Amino acid sequence: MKPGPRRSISQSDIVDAAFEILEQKGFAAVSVRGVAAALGLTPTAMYTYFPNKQALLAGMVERMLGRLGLDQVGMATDASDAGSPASPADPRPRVLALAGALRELLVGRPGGVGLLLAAPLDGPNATRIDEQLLAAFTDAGLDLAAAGRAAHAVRVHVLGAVAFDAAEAGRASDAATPPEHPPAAASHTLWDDLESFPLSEAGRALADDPAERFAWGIERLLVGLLAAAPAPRR
Amino acid sequence: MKPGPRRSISQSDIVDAAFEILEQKGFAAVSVRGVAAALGLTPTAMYTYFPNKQALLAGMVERMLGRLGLDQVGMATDASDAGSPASPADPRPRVLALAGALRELLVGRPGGVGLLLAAPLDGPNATRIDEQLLAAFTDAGLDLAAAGRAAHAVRVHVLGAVAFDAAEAGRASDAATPPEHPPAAASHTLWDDLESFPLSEAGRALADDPAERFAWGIERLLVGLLAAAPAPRR
DNA sequence: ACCTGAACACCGTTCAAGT
DNA sequence: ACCTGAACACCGTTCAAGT
Repeated sequence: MKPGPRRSISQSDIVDAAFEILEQKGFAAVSVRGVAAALGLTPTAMYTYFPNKQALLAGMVERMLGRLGLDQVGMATDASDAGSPASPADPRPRVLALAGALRELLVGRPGGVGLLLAAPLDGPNATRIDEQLLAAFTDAGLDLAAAGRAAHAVRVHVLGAVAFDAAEAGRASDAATPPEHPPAAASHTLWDDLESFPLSEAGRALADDPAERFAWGIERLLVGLLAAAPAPRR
Repeated sequence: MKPGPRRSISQSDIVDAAFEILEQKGFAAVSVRGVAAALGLTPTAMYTYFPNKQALLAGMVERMLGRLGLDQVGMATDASDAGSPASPADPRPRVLALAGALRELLVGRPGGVGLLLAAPLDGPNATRIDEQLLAAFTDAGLDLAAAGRAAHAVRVHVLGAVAFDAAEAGRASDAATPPEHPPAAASHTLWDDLESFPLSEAGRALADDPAERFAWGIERLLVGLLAAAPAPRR
């Protein structure tokens, strides 16, 4: 009952097992060998299903992005179809909902950000999200070129914000570790006479929570993106 | 002439060697063992200088960020000191210069982005860049809380944009590889009847170059960040 | 203090072979 | 077609020992 030409599992089962490892041990622990072991397979059997680790990660990203947009954001798209037909629609609620949902998705799972950064974002689900962003901006009256740039700006902002939050969270969990060695790079900077950063230091006290500053930033970005564009300028 | 209590090299030498590997073979090739070998040391000797690989990477990030701000952007800071003393200054040129320089820094070196994402951004050089961003926004009339949020939005945007560009560049260089296996994730989506994305497809034709869309996005973001704030609102 | 050598517990991937 | 077993060329990190 060991070998034999039986397709004992599916690609989907492999992605399942990989997500279990991701959520329990983090992104760094997702390995071809580990996933194979979790399924009772040899590492080499994995290469029947995926050409390499990158493809596995791409499959995970697609699955993850598939969790988005079918519930919350899909309704927003319907509403715009049934709503005002000719007049330019305000894209802000749709974009805010989409960006917020994407952030939740990535911040919720432990290794979510690492996953997104590790694989290219060109699968069908990634493209679908793109399409929704583009639709929101073209519905608002932007031409396709401007909508493309605006959508990219939103993508970039969400990805960057989530990456930053994840880095900060990781730093906080490492905080118990004593330094023991000096900061390791103090020598090659103008760092002699206790250079101080008063604004940064004062600002640290009133840092607001990640979700709040994310919403604030996206809203500000949208203001900028829509400031010059809704009125056709040529 | 092999062992012996002689500090044959310095932390700085190690970071030098690591950068050489980074620039020639990319971020994935930067390993403790590889750097040690390049210096003629055993891997274990590295742990005399750095407690772990993370610390090495943090040292590299600090060195990298040290290349910034001392030339181009430092002048901008001086100009604001000597310029208009009481009236709120337009932060846009300063922020644009800083963001652009940071982007160049990260896009220029092959593994630059990977490096930035791998290590926490809390070293002195990272803090110095923060301080410059904060100063630009407080000089423009924002209170410290708003300036902090604005600076974070800029940070986030730059990081996200560069990460995206790097991912796209990596994808382009892999383009020669034939697929051979199916996209690996097609099964678990609503992907049956040739779902099409007309906007995304049409938009791909008129995508502009990364540096241009980056400048556009940052400028739009700044418009949004400054829209509600310069006039003291309470 | 600075370094070596051996070792531990891992990686991704390839290849020849079995059913 | 699907899988195993052995192997290649790597990882980060620890430990005991040398000078």
